[in-house]
Amino acid sequence: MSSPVLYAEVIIPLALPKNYTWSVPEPLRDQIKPGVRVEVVLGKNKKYAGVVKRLHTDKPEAFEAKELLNILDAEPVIFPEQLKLWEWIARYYMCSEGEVMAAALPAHFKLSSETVIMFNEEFGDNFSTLDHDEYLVGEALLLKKELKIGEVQQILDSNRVYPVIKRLIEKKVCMVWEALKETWSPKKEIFVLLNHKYDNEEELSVLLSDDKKLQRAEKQLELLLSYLHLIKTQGEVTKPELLKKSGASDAQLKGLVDKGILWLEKRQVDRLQYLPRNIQIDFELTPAQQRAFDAITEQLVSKPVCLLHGVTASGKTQVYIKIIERYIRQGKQVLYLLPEIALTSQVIRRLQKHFGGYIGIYHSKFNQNERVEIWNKVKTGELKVVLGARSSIFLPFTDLGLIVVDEEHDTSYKQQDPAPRYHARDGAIYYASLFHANVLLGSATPSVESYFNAQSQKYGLAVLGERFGGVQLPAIDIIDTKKMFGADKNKIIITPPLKAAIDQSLEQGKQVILFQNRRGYSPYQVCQTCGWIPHCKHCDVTLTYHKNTHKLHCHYCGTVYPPVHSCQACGSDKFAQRNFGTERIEELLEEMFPKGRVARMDIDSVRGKTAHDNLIQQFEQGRLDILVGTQMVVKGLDFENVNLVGILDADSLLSFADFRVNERAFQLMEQVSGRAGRKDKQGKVYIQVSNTQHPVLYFVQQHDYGLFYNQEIEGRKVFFYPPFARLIMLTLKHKSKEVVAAAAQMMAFAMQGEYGKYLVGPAEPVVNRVRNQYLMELLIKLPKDGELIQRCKRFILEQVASLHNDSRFRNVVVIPDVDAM
DNA sequence: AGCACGCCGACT
DNA sequence: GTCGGCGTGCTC
Repeated sequence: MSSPVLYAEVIIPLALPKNYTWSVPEPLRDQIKPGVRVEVVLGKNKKYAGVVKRLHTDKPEAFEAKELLNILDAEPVIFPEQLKLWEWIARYYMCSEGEVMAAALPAHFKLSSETVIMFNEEFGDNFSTLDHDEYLVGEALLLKKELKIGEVQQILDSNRVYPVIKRLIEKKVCMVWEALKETWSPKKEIFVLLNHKYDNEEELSVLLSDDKKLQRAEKQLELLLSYLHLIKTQGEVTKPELLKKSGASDAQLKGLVDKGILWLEKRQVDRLQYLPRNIQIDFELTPAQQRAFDAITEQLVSKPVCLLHGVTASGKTQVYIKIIERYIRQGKQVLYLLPEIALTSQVIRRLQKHFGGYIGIYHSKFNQNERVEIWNKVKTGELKVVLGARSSIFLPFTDLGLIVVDEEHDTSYKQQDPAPRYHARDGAIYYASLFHANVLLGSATPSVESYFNAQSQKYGLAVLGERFGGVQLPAIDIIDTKKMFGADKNKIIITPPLKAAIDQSLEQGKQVILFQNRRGYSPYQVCQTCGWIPHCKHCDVTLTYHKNTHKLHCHYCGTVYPPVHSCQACGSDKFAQRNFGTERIEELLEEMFPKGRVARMDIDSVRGKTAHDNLIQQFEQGRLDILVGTQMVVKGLDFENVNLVGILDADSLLSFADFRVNERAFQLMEQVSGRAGRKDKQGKVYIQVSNTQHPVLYFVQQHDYGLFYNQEIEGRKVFFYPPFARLIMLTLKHKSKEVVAAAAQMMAFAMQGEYGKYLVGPAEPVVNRVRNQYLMELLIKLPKDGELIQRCKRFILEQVASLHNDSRFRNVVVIPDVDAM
């Protein structure tokens, strides 16, 4: 009697609507467990490495399960908590577990399949029917039995090998095979060791003075002496290091190895340099910080999540460090989340100073090898603290005690473009709950949602209302740009009061930060005769002129166009430049302040891997006087010498048509202001704006978050927005405007009935065409009823499926975005 | 996401 | 006449 067939539900890193099932071959049964990777064939001969989610013996009815090929790991690479997190994200954010897997795993765990061609032995060695190229490949196959595509390219000295391979297959000389390749291998280094014989002082001195071995080999003796020196000073010596420091050649080293004096040994090493493992906390909290610390500690006893509301420059990081210390001393692991852009060497150095080798860094600028190493060290528990961006919630923690979400309000915690469109803060709260771990959210300008949760006692709340060193929050002056009307244009960009303040700061040797939420030179050029504005061919947006490239750029799809000299509508050659971006301001500043050293910080100026960090360092070291930038200058930077901040065009922040405008504008202005005046003196902020009566300006001027929140929460309640409602935004995409509009209508129609009252739209978004695809949006505002929300999500997925059953709408892409921001 | 199958234009 | 363009349907 044979035991029932075992089946494995496997997650494949693809956007499949559900997981697929393979049967487990008899011999592999006792080795397979949930969380290991397996090799499976999907389709004709495409292979994937998938992760086993579940094992069961229920024979699938609807299809014939294939056998899986292999088990790739002896032990699970994914823990049950991670599988639960993936499942939660997939369900909550309406995507597949495969999409979550693709985002969660470092690329090296996602094996790729590699095409190999194999010789068909039955063909024999009669190659008379083959042409020249076929013959060359046939000969190589006869010898090696199998070839990779790359090898075939070498043999033929050509990239166009597929036709040849195709003919060889037709002639039955070979067949194609897909093999999986593991792309990660631990880095190995060659270490140089001294023969143990010479550990003995006596033997060694004989060797050095009168052994025949080294007579007439002066260079080798020199090399040996430098080796002995190095080993004494640093304990271990690698081959490249030795050769570099001694200036010796490979041959000289080989000489010593051949004589049995030195040995070479290949060893696996860690790619990252680790600091000594110790915790060093050498500061005391201020009384205000200590009160916040105590409040957090107390709150976290009864509540899993606590919000720390600490004004800018109040020293929140110090509080985090003390809290983190507590958890590590209990042997727990801690995850410290930061927005990607704020993860600068400034922050990293600070944390490393206190936690040394216990800390690991995880973010997108790290290469895949480094990520695998961090992954493995988190898994073994060797790393106690991980400082990471959004995706580090996917790391395999074993004993997680705390997650800190710094700058909790930051919208970059929500992944935008490819699915999973998850919010790392909310994912972190769920992940932590699986470990009964705590979450500490921190911000100077908390998101309305989190503050609401704190107010309604769902989260604990701790307040740090005092700036470090008792420095006052900056004084804010609002400059009415309407009054500058008629003055020359440059005076509207930098108004006279702001110019005077900059001059004064420069004279005092202080630094200045200017914020402008637009990059490029001038957002658009307008024909002065007819009002025509150049647009992108693929998107419904105006083009931005960039002076350094001397081109027009589309900020949506990245297409670059030559500048226009004549109007395509009326032929006029007179263009006016409207508005201004960071690039233009940088130029203007250089003119206005010839003595000031100016730099610009936006995605155009800091494209490279280290450019952003370098710029921050230069500014930090006082080698720059004025920094002008977009959002980037806002995020978590501490510059002690800045005493003036200018917000050049606050209207652009206050005029978005979106329920979060006020929240974003308040956060941005308050955060930018926070860059002014640290250390010992109060700073100054100038806000240039024409809509001077906007209430948000008043809240910022008073630095009163509470006032802002009270007004904002009323509006949210009245208009039924988060935190009172849950939003699901459906975006439909198609290359035809008519088709996408009809599809949106059909979706909206289907939503009538139970969900009709929650539906807004369908509507064209402000930018209704991107990359040649027309867009339509449906917004669903659901009450906070878990069951209703689940039901509605399922309903939406069903409706998308039935939309795709209609041949007209087969190519309409529907993107659900849950908790859209 | 691939990739194979299938139906209409420019070429050895 | 063929090679090849990319539309669309399926993968346990």
